[in-house]
Amino acid sequence: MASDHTRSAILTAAERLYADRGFSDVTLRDIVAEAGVNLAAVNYHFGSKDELIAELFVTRSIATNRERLRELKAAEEQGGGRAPIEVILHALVGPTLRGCLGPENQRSTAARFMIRASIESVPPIRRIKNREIDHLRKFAGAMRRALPERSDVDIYWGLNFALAMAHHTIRESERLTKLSEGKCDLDDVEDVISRVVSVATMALTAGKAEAKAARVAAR
Amino acid sequence: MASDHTRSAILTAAERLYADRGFSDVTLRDIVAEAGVNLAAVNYHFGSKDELIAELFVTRSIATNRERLRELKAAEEQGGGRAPIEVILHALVGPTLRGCLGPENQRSTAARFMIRASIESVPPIRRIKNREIDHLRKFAGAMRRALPERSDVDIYWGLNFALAMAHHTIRESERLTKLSEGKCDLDDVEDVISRVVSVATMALTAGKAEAKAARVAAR
DNA sequence: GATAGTTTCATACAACTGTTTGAATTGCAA
DNA sequence: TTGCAATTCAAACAGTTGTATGAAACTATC
Repeated sequence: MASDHTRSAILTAAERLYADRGFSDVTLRDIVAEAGVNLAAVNYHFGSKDELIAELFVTRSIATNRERLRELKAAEEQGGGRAPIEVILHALVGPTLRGCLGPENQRSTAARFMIRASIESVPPIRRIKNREIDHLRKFAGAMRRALPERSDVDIYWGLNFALAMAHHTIRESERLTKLSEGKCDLDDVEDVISRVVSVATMALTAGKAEAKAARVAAR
Repeated sequence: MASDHTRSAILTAAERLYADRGFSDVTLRDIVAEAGVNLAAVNYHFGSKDELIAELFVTRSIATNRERLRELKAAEEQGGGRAPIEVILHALVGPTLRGCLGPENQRSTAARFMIRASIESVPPIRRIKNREIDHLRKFAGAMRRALPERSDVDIYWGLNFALAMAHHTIRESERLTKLSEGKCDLDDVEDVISRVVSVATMALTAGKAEAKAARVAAR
């Protein structure tokens, strides 16, 4: 396998360019120019452009998922197989938000890349995201154990809304800053996380009757 | 302006193809073939491909926004200038969700197009969405009037989370169906709307102290 | 029915895309 | 050093894309 030099130079350059300019207007020629390697090297080392993008995204999302499961497992072990719902939700959205938000000037290439991936959603990335379901099922399971009196439907909706708030906040962070004229501080990641967690927790723990009543009233 | 025949044939064909196959793999040649018109007609009538896409999206989002404001205005007039927060949120997310969800087999081309636009987010559409801020400010204003004791920051976060839940549910409706093994019924649009509204309402009305405490505890 | 303005058409353009090829070079093992 | 595989390279390939052109067809007005 020799030195890996070319391979990793491509990965680094590609991640940086995609992060800065988005997937749609970065070509292989841009990437190899930035990496200082030959055009054919991409197909030689990765097979195709899509496989290069997939490798970039898989690497980063494996890291996030591992961190999620680490937090979840730690919490469940400490609670004897059952963790509080807030902690489960924290494990679900914390790593994602920490990986993408934070002070802009010190945001890593990886973070900016993941934001792009979240916004643009090109085919190879979409394919990978579709395989994420098994991973989410683990969280659904933990949530069910934490709230055994809750129906499956409510659990899934709670999970869906927690992810919704996290991902949308990442995708639209610029717009939220502009809309709120800077009043919403997206650099304070821990505050964002706790906001998402607390709303998702309320969604999942609000008395069944009263939640149902609120829904009916809203109709 | 003659008969408009060609122009509207292009619009119809384009919306249908984009809805079915997404923006990234539909070309102008596909569109003109479907419309039964000449290739040059697109540039003649719309100027460019991007302007065609923009016109499609603007038409649909104007309709949604008008519906939103209609509901909002009706509610505020009935309440003497101040509407209940649930009703405001209902006006905010109702039209969007109604426009995109519902029984798949009877989903309109327009609905499928808007789902695509929500998933793929191509440049001309992104540009238009960025101009939506003024529209959202009207809702922020109404929410502030409904909850005068609430801080601006909390209002904006609530608005952000409401949109998050609505848009994410649209974007990821397939995944939610698969994850929940069909238990979450996305065809019952009014139920989805009331779920989103009730969670967003809780997020905005939970006692300040207790919400803050929950956030701190979650850290 | 001639004329002016609009619309349609076939066709070409020019540029860019990811991928392939086959030869040159390199690095390592025998 | 020789031989062999892995890697790099310049170049070309094959296809697609959105757009422009200029002539032809149409339409309505006088």
